[in-house]
Amino acid sequence: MTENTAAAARTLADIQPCGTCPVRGLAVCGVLDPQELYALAEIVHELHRTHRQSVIVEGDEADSFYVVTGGVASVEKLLADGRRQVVGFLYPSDFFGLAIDGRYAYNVTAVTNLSLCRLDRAKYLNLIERFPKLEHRLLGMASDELAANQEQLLVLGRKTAKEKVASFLSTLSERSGRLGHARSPVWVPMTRGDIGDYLGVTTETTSRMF
Amino acid sequence: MTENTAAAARTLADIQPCGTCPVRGLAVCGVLDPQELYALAEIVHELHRTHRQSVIVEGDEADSFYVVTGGVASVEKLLADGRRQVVGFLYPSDFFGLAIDGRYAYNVTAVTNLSLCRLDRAKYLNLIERFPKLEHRLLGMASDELAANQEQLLVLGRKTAKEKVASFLSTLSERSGRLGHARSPVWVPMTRGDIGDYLGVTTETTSRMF
DNA sequence: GATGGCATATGATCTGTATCAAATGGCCGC
DNA sequence: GCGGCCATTTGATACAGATCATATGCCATC
Repeated sequence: MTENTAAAARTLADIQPCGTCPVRGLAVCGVLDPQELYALAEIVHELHRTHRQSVIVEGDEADSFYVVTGGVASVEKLLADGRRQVVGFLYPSDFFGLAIDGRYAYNVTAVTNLSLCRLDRAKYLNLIERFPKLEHRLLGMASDELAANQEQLLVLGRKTAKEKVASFLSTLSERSGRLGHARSPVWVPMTRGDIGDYLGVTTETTSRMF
Repeated sequence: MTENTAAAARTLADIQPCGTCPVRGLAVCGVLDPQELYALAEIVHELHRTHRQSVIVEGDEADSFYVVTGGVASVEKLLADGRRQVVGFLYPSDFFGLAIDGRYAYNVTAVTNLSLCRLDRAKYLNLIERFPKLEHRLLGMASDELAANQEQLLVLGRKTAKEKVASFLSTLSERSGRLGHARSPVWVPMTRGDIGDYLGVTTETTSRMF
C-alpha cells in the first residue's frame, strides 16, 4: 500500500468532501475505492450541530442516512412522562438512520460540537445496488451495533450502579482506543445526566459512583 | 398470486425441506423464488432441541446461521457469578448466528421443543454473493432486531417492574399477531425465571406483578 | 464585577425491589 | 398411589438506589 499512497492521495484530494474525510477508513465509506468514492461524494451533504441541538427526531420521516465525522452524539428514546433512555453514544465513523416503517424510532442529539454527513436515502439505496459491498459493510456494522446493544442489556438488567459506571468507562476507553486515541485517561464529554440516562440510574447516583 | 398457487405448490413440494417450510414467507428465505430456493435447500440441515437444551454457546466458533422453524428459544448472556440476562426470545421465522470476531457472544437455549434450520456459514455467504437480495433481507431483519433491542433498553433502564411486565406481555401479544395467531390470550411458554431475567427483575417480582 | 443558569457534588430520608423463607400444587418416575 | 422435584405464589425483612434538599463552582451575559 505504501507505494500507492502518494498517487492515491493526489486522486483522493480531488474527491470532496469524502477524499479527505478523517474517518473514511473506519466508516461505511471505507469499502469504496477512489473511483467509486466519487459516486458517494456526489450525494453527501455536510452538516453541523452544537451541544443539545437535535439531528433527527422520533417519528420523522426516515429520508436520510448519516455518518458522524466529528464530535459525539446521543441516541435516545423518550417516555410520555419525560423519562429518557439514552440508547447509545455515537462517535466519529458511526452511522445511524436505520428506520422502521419509514420512520425513525429515536432522537439523535449533539453532545458536543458535531459534524455529520447526510446521505439521501433513495440515492444511497441506489448506490448500494451498484456496490453490494456497501450493504455488506452496513450489515457488518449493524451486527456490531447489535452485539453492543446486547451487552448493554446485560449492563442495564443485571449490574449494580457501581458496575454500570465501570462498564461505561471501560467501553469509552475501548472505543477511544479503536479511534486511535489514548485509552486512558478517557475523555468524557457527556454530562452526569446523560450517563445516568444511559445506565438507567439517576444523575446523583452516577455522580456518587464516580 | 392465487392462480399461481397450484403450479407453484407442485414445484415447491419438490424442494425439501424449504419448499414446505411453514415460516418460509416470513424468514430470510422468503425473498427467494422457487428456483433459487433449490440452492438454499441444498445447504440446510434441520435440527431439534427440547426444553433447556442449548443450541449455541458463548465463545463457540461461529460457523453457522440458524433460522427458527418451530418453538421458542431464548438468547442469553451470563456474568461470571451466574447472573443471567435474557437478551431476547426467538420465535419461528427469527434468525440468529451473527457473530463478533468469528465467535458467538451469547447462548441460545430451547424454551420449548424447538425446530431449527442450520446453514453453514461459508456456504451461506456464497449464496449471499449469488443473491444479494438475501443480504438485503438480512439487513432489514437485523435492523428490526436493533429497533427491538433499543426498545428493550428503554424498558430495562427506565420502567418500573409493573410496566416491564406490561411491556413484555404486549410485545408477546404483538408478536403472536404477526405470526398469525390470536393476539389474546397470549401463550407464555417461558418460566417466571426466564421472564425475570429478561426484564431485569427477580422471579418473585415477576410473579407478583402478574 | 455582579447575576443567573447549569453541572456537579453530597447529605438525609424514603421506597421499590431484592433477598430470605415457607407453603402450595402439578408432574414425572418408580 | 407415593415421593421428589420444580415452578409458582405469598409473606417478612433488608437494602440499593431514588428522591428531596442544599451547597459549591464555573461560565456566559450584561
